[in-house]
Amino acid sequence: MAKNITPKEKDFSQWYLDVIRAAELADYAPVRGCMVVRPTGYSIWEMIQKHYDEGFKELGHVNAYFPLLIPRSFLDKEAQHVEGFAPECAVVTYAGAEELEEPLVIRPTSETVIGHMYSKWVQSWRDLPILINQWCNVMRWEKRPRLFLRTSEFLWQEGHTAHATREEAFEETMAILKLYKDVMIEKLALPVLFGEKSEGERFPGADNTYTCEAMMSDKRAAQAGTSHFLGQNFAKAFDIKFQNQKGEMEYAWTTSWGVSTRLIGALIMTHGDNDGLVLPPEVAPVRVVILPISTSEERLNTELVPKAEEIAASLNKALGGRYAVVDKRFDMRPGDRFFRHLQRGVPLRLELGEKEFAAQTLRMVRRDTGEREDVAWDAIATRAPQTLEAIQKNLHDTALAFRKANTFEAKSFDELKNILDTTGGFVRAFFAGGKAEEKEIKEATQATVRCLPMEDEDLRGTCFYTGKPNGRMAVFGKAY
RNA sequence: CGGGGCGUAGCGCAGCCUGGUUAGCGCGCCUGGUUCGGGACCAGGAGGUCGGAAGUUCAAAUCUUCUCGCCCCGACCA
Repeated sequence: MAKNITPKEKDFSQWYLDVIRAAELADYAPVRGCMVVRPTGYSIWEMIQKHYDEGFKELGHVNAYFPLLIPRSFLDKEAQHVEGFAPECAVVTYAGAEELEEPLVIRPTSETVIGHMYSKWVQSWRDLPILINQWCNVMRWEKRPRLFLRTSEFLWQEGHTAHATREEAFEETMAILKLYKDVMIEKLALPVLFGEKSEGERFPGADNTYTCEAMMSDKRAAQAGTSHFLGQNFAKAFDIKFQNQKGEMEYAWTTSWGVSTRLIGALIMTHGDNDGLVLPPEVAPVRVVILPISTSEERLNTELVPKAEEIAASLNKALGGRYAVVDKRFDMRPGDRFFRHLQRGVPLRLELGEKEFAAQTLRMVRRDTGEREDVAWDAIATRAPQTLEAIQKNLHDTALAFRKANTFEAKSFDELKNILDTTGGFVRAFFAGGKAEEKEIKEATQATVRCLPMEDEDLRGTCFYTGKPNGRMAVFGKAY
C-alpha cells in the first residue's frame, strides 16, 4: 500500500492512481487495458447499482441478460453503429481448433443483439413497451486505458426499450436522463450538468443523445451517463415491427441508455483529497467506523469492544443497513488505523478510548472537513445520521461551488481558447456550428461540446464561432 | 497508428555514459523488544534468473543487435 499520496495539485494523474491503490479499489489486470476491481471497489459499485436498480424498477423496468458474443453481421446492419464501434471491437475468430465461419464480436454494447431479439418478441401494439435493463460487462479495445474511466473491459448497466410511439420513446429517454442526474446529484453528490449532446458527440446510430456531465477537481469533464433516443433507426435495421390498433404495420421507436464503473472514477476525482478517497455517505459501503482504542487488552475485551459493538448495532438500526463497523485491527497502532480509514474514504469515524469510555462519549471525526465533536452514547444514534446528511450535502455543495467558480462565458473564439489554455474549466458560449465546426474547435483547443444544458434550452444568441444568429447555449470543456 | 519515455525485490528508484568485489537505497514485508490518542523506534531477517534472446569480451545490469512489455502526450472513446 502506498504510504503517501502524491498531492493532487502537483500531479493529478499520479494522485488518482495513488488514491485507487491506497484505498485498494482496483488494479490493472494481466490483460492490457483491463481492470481488476477489488472488493472495496466493487462494494462501491454495488451501492451505485442499488440506487439505480431501485429507480429502474420504479419506472417499470425489469432486468434480463443477453449474450456476450454477437455475430459480426449484426453490427453491420446499422451503418453508423458499425462505423462507430467496429474500430474498437475485440473479435473471436476461433473456437477450439476451428476457425469460425462468422467472427463473433465481444459486445461493445448490446443494441444489435437486443434489437434482433426484440424483432422476434414484438408483433402487436400489445407487446409494447418493452422495458429491459441488463447489468453486464462490455469490451471496447481502447488505445489508452485509465482505471475506472476508460478500461478495455468495463462494468455497466445498459437499458433498452421499445415503444409504439415517438412521444413515448422520447419520454422514456428523458425519464432516464432525470433518474441518472437525480442519483448522481442526490446519492453520488456529483452536481452534473445535463442536456443534449451536440451533433458531433452523439451515439452512433442515435437520433439524439442526452448526457450528464461532471467536472472533476482538475477542471476536466467526465461524461457520467448517457440516454439515447434512437428513433426508428434500430427498429428499421433489425425489423422491429408491430401491428397498430388500426391494423397497420409500424416500426417501433427505441431507446438505450447506460452508466458504467466510470462513475467510481468520477467520485474519486470529484471528492478525493490528498489523504485519499472521500465517499459520499449514500454510496459508502462503510459509513461509520468505530475504533476502540486502548493498550489494555483486558479493557478492550471487557469494556471497549462490547460497547463499540453495541453502538454499531444501534447505528445500523438507525441507518437501515450494515453501514457501521467496529475496527478490531488491534495489531495496528492507532495512527495507522486512523489513516487506513482516511484513505478508504469512510465518511465518519468514531473513536472510543478510555477517556471517552469514562465520560460515556465518542469522539466523532468527519472525513470531509476533519471536524471533531464529542457525542454522548445516548445521542449518537441521532447525531451520526444527522452528520452523515451534513457530509452528503457538503460534498455536493462544495463540488457545485467548484464547478460554478470554474465556469466562464465566451463571446469569441479567442476568448474561449484563452480561457481553456489558461484557467481551464467549462466555457459557456452560444454555438450554431455543426460537426465540421466542432472538429475545428477541438483541433485548436482540445475541447469539445460537453452538452447543450437543459436549463438554458430557451436561450438563443449569436454564435461565437460562425457569427450566425440563434445559436444554442453550449458548454465546452476538455474531457476524460 | 504518430511523437516521447521507461523496464533492476511487492512499490518507488539509484547504478549504465567510462564493463571488474557478494547488485544497492527508501518504503513495505517477517521476527524480537520498547512503544501505542494522528502514518513509531531499535536490533535482526526474508525477498532479485537486473524484461527476453543473441552477440562482443577473460569478465555484461552496464557495450552492440534483435525482440517483448509497459507508461505518458496526441487521434478514438462510457
